[in-house]
Amino acid sequence: MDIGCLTPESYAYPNIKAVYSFNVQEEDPPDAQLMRLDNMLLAEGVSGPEKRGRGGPTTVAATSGGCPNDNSIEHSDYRAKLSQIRQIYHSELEKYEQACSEFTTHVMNLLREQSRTRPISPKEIERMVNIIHGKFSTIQMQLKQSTCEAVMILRSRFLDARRKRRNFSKQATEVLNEYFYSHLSNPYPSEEAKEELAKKGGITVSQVSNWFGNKRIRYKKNMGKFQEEANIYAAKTAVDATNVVAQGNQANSPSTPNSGSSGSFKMTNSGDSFINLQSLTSYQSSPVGANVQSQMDSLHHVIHQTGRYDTIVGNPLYTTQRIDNPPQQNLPGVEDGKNSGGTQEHDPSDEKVEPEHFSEPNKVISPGPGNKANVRASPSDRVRGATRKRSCPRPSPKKIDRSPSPKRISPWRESPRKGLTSSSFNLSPRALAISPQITRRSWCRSSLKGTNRRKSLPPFHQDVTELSKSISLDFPETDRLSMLLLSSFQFSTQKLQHFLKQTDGFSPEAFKANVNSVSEELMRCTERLKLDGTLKKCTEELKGILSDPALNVSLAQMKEYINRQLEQCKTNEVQVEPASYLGTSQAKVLSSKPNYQKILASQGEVFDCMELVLDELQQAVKLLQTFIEDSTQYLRNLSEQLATHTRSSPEAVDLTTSPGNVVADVLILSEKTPLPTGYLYIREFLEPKTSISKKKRICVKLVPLGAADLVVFDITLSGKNKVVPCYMKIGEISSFAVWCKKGQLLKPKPLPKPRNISPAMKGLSLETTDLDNKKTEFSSENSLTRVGSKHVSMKRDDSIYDTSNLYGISAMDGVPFALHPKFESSITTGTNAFSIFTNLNIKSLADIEKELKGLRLPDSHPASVNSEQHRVLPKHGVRVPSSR
DNA sequence: GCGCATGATTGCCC
DNA sequence: GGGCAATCATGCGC
Repeated sequence: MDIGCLTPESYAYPNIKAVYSFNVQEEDPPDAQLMRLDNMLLAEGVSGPEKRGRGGPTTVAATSGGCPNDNSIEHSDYRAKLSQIRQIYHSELEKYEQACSEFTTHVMNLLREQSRTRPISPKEIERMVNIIHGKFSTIQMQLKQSTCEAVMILRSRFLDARRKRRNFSKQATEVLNEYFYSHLSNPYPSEEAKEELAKKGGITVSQVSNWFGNKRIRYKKNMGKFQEEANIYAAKTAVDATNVVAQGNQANSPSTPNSGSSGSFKMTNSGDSFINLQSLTSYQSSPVGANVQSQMDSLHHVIHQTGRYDTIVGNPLYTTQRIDNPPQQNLPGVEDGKNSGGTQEHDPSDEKVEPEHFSEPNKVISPGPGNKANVRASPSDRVRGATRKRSCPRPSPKKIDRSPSPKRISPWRESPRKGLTSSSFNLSPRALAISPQITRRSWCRSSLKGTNRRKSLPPFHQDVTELSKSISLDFPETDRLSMLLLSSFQFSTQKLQHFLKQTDGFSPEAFKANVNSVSEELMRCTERLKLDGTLKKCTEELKGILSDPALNVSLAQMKEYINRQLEQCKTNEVQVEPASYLGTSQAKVLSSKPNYQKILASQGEVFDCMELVLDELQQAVKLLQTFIEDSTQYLRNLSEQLATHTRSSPEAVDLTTSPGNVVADVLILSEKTPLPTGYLYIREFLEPKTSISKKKRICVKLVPLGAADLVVFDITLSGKNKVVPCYMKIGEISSFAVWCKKGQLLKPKPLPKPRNISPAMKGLSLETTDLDNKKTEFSSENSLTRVGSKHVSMKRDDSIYDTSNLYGISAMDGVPFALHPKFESSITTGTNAFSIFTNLNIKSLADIEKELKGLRLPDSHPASVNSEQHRVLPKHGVRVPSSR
């Protein structure tokens, strides 16, 4: 957007600045503020040449400001409104200029007049003119500011609809992806890098930030999806970097700004290089560092993509959890011989061995027993990596010591600038344990969590081991540091060469020359760092960490652990691996694992016993299942027995054929117990193979329904030791307990005899019944009041609102009422039901009309009963107002 | 129209 | 204030 051409401040605080500028404008004209407003008006197309949408001159101009992807508003309304604003702005501006000119002329004339009476110096005139112009420029700025605000409002209305977006251009995506994949270990561009990317991609810095935020998350969530893309960019970056190195070498000027895509970024944050150039402050912006950084990142990725470093989590062979050690003694990395850091600061989420630990090609692999020097590194060595971390803080100092969030442990969260720690410097086991690279790999592995993929053994990196071995511990630490820088660089170049060999057009000679050149430059740089004390400072800072009591405790624990392991190895006479094999991380992993074969051999008898126990348990389970099935069957039979009882013995009762009887009691009797009086056995339905004892039987006492107070509502079975709530135990049969639930029988209350309601009363009822519905057409002869069929029940009916039938409307329509009891009683007596209405003559409207006709016509006839439109009328009739 | 990709926004954490 | 994670909403290919 064109907005990006202005600083956010100019948008956020225009008024404040305007007020400020107004107060101080005479002393310090707010040129900056004015410039911002001018820029904005220009960018918005209000001032300068009119904007003509995408590709227009103004848009192009805006592109250089980092906001070409403005997605120019092509809305016609917007353009129209903007045009209006533009016209008003120019009109007002013209007025102001004219007024300024006139006022200046006027003042000049006044001064000229005054010059006749007093001396006026040219300086005074100039000062007056300046004051006038200043005042008018303030007004002008206010106009510009108002215009800007109007444009902003307009934009917000038309453009800033949330989430309105367009996809970035291919170029922008390319640039961003190149940076991302070339900084995969630390995809956190600095502000400068963001600006550079924004400029290259033709997007805003905030868009770059958004893009990286999204990319990091999405890459992390679904690495598999990005593998191919990552490979492409990694290879591209590596090739570009090589070309850049070659060009730089040809020009014999390492400081020549790079051209090309990824290699052209100034790696001010080139922290994720294997070679920790970040701490080499004088080298930060060096293209050499950028190139190395780029190559290393590419290498990182390519090697990582080989699949050899996939997680081995899930494979017990590689777990750090030793079965014979408590967790607190499980020092990550000790067993694999590399990550032997014993601090307590490692991320809990990384409790398991990070298989990618092995994947660090640049990592100084702590050898096994064959190289105790590194395993038992000096305390200063151990903390060196940690100090390196301190010496290479992230740009945001407040984040340096950020402890990992227990909620969100991001692979990069800890790493953005900590990733600057060179793996080659990681002499410290502690540094290895909390290496950002490791953290990143831990993050990478997160995408594989939950899978049971078998992972390959980590690769050997004997070369880098040799490199690190070649550096004697007897050297001063500063020397070792510089040597490690060089050695790691050499190792990296070897790896890079190996990778580049697979690419087309690769020249080993040119590459070697480039490497030599860069190597020499690196040597000079390290010498400088050594001389100016930077390296010494690093080691001194390390010593300060030694005072950390927690670290000392951890180191002591680690030492103790290692010693114990070594002693254990000796006592157990573990077969020593060939020396050539021992020097590898793989050998270390294997040698650090328990001897499972031996464990199995010694525990053979126990395992045999366990097998027997398991067999027994299986048998028991089978028996239990059989028992459950039998029990279920028994219950089913009992239920059927109660339901469909057929007499099998003279005293057996058929409950179903005892209508009107209820079970008053249930007993369980043994065969020897005589059946109590009034009790009957219930029939059993035993399967032929049923093994349930017949020594006990259930008998019930049946009583007539009316004679029973306490009856059995339910009967149920349970285990002998179980208690069934709300039930009474009546005995046990076999392994069951029989429970019954008794309760008071609620005798039905005598219902009041339904009153005989006459149809007429039914018709007056407010309730609707089926009867009512059926009697919608009861005849007028049965009608007590000759109520019309449509209003027979006096129920509120929708028909009363039927204006098409005005005859159906009366004052009482829809008004519910009930007949007074005295009438009801009279009615219900039935003897003289109609007597109280004898003085009423109910006439229909038709009758009335006929009567009226009869008044006019001689052939009038008596009122007849008409089922249509009846009305309750007095004896002499009441004329119902009719609309007719 | 649907599903996926992707840029932008928001709330939270540190 | 940067980053993360979730989410929204649009773009785009099928």
